Amino acid sequence: MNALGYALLSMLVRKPRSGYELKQLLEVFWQAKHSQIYPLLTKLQQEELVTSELVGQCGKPDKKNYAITEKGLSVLKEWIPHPPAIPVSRDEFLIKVNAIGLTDIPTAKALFEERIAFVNKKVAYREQEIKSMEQTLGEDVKDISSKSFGRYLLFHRKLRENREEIEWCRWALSLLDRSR
Amino acid sequence: MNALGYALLSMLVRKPRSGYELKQLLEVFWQAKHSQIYPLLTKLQQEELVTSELVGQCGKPDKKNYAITEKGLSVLKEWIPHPPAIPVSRDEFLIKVNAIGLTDIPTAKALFEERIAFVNKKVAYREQEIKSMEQTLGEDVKDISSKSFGRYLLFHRKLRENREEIEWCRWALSLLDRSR
DNA sequence: CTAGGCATGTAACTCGTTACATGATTGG
DNA sequence: CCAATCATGTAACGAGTTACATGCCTAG
Repeated sequence: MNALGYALLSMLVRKPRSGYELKQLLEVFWQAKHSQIYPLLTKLQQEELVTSELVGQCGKPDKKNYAITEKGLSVLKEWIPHPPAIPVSRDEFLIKVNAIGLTDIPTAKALFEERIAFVNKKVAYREQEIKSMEQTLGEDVKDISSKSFGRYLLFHRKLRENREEIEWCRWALSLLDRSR
Repeated sequence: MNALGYALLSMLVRKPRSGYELKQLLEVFWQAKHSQIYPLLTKLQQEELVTSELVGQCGKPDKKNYAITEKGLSVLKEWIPHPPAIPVSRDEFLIKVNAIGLTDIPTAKALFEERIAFVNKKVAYREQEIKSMEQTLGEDVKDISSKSFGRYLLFHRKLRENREEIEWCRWALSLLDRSR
């Protein structure tokens, strides 16, 4: 079992989902293409960690809904207390920042401004998700017994991270304004 | 050319480095094992983006110092203004957070506390790096014309990110304390 | 005396991305 | 009419990790 496998299982705890849905929902904490997700789900099914059910839809293509099994649940439960692997983040933008001295100030500023725009979109989406969780679940979402507690924590994590990045971009822009 | 290649080039702008050194210095914005770095440096040399020089040392093994060429510099310069790829971050800890509802409160708390300890080490290292840059370069480090400006921005970025994560962990812990 | 740092390299493998492949429906 | 969304899959490739391989020096 690899990390993506556990990520998929963790998404299925709350309720059954299709591969397509899983891809979207995963975005906040693990990025994967459908070409990686679909074969993995088949493999998880072979290992009896999930079951699948074909669901016909009207006006949309059929989909396969996956549900976590008892075995899947216990495998996931067992995995949680183990010390997690060191996180990796790979961000081309930061390579460009490292080499920022090679460009002129307008190019450098444009880089940061585009980044702010990019992260702002994420902020808006996170805020909306958090709001909708709070509206449907109320104060319960802040309790570990809530099925959405983990996801709620995650969205807060990412929202804070994104806001923090924007502040840093603005600080960098202010240094660029004072440069040379 | 892939992103790691640009990352290596960006590190060589300030001064020549060995593969071993590059691995350490890269840590702040791109993680790679030596088994990926050494062959890539050979490839970069074949493409004449870097040159290498064997340096004998006393009390230590010999090393290969790589320097960026004019061609390497122009390739890197040309790359900077292009829109960067979407950042990816993969963090097993966040998968565990997503599935946190499956564990008991003590296990959950231990997970966050270990994370705080892990990130605290990073914070200490970042702070020390920033301090040493400020001491050796003074206010100049805050100007784009400084050779360390990019790296200085980077360390601030990561320090802020790390501090932010610790705050979030504490908030999560406070919710766990109030739970059930 | 042994664990860890310095220093470089290759081979085998897994993980992740891009491209190929199909097809219906909806909104602009 | 064209682009996007929904929906699933495979094949080929590139990126990244683990393991294999070597060897000297230093500090506890």
